[in-house]
Amino acid sequence: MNEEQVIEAFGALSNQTRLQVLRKLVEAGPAGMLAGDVAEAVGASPSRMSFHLSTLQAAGIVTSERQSRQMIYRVNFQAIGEVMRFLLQDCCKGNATVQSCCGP
Amino acid sequence: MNEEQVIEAFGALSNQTRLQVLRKLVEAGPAGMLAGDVAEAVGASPSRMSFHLSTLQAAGIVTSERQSRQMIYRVNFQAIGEVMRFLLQDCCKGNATVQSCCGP
DNA sequence: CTTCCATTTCAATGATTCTTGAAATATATA
DNA sequence: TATATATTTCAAGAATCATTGAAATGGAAG
Repeated sequence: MNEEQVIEAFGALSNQTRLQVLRKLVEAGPAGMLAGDVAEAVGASPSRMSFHLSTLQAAGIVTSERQSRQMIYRVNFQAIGEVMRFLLQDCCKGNATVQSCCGP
Repeated sequence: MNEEQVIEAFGALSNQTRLQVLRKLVEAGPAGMLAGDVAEAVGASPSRMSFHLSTLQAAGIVTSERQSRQMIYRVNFQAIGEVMRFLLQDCCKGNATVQSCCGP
């Protein structure tokens, strides 16, 4: 993951609605959630949810799959891990204080 | 660190100039850097640098201290760690794939 | 083929953010 | 006090992002 992608990911994460979406998708686990269900869970209109889900997907933070006429969205933990790795390693040179946040 | 602060931090990190600044301050270490030196290192005008440094400071990612008529900026690794902890624990419920990014 | 349903796209609007250069502030020195 | 230096603040404009509701798309079922 390069700097440009990481910047896009940070931008995607810097929004309350999208952070709510992320949490819902984390709760949902590997099964994912239908776009409409995410919208309902978060209290957003379909078009607004589509906008935010697209933003998250463009940043790689979620993936989508069509299931008949609905869309399943899932969190991409791998991508989130890569964003964190970039921040810790590339930006902070593996700083111990930063690293300890995920530590034992 | 609460959600609002984390969102502000993600916003602060989602900018190329500010990511450059962060890297320079990480390199500089505990001594920090003068605002003017950061501006020069990054190739930004004084007012533009002031804007970006203020944004980083408001988000808690850097600290500032006046030294006579200049300002010393330093990276706040603690805050960056808290942002990462929030993303890993609060958003991702400690997901192992995410956690492994900072792992051994 | 028509209709229905879920989602996305589009256009318009408002809100934020970024950049620029000039002016203001704070501090040091002559 | 006057002057120079470092930084911030301010105002204006450009660019990007967010919200809304209407229209379009993709797919399923009658």
